[in-house]
Amino acid sequence: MSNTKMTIREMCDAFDVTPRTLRFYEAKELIFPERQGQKRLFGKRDRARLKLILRGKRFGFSLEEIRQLLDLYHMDDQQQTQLARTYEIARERLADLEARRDEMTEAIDDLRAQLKWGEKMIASVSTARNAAE
Amino acid sequence: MSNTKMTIREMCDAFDVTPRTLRFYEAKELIFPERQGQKRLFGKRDRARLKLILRGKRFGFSLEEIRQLLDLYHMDDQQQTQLARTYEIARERLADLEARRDEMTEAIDDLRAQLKWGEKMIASVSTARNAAE
DNA sequence: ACACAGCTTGACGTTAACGTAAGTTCGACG
DNA sequence: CGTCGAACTTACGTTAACGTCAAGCTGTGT
Repeated sequence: MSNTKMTIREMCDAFDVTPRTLRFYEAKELIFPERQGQKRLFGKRDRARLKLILRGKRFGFSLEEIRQLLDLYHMDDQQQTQLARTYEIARERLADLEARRDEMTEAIDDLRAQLKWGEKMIASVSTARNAAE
Repeated sequence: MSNTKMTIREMCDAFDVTPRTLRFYEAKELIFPERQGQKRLFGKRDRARLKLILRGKRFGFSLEEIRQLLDLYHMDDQQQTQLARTYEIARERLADLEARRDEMTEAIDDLRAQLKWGEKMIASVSTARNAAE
């Protein structure tokens, strides 16, 4: 299914990014493709991480912030000593996200109100031709 | 009330930005402070716009995108000829915002699920000491 | 008159997130 | 064996969004 390793080009086509971007993310240790000789091979884990990276970018996070978040999603079993601490951080991040979403909802409501005003303007312009107060 | 014009420093203190940032935004035509002689004076409109700018930044919009959005909020009465077109654009932007918010909600749910998994791990680690499958 | 605090305008520096170009390497194919 | 295309490395270029520093104006207190 989605078990097959993908080449860099397949990745680019699938996620609509450039090779440069994938190599850059690897250099920044956001993804860890295997090597078959010279070439990179991207597995399931890398695809999952890339998906999260692109999502994070749409939310306005920096790559460094995204790297932190990725570490929360992909904890390897070594780090269980710091699990509690990690959990703390994750809770904070979650709070951040929720705050942002609420603020975004507010912005949406604002814009929506603005649009209603716009509707009235359009109506008044198309019927008569007076300025509103 | 909030009718008084503010100096650049008052603005900086109020919004936690640097003078450089405000001048930069003016240069990019995001805000339009008056001049009293040499100095800038920021009125109610500029404060409203700055608030939207900072909000937009938290959402991950570029300053150029934000400028477009600001034009939707602050339509001066000249542009009513293009009102319908503006309205179109605003609807698209609104759809963007809603899509982003929904995606963010999804991300929140994901992270929350991850945290529940984390809780279990903490519990199992604190009581016994076996690796989960 | 003088100092000085605060604002101004350049102008150059910096960081993040890639783009782009130049040259190398490697497996497949005629 | 030659070469062709795809992926690789190295390295310099670019854009956005400011930071920082120098040098000059301006009002205000002493």
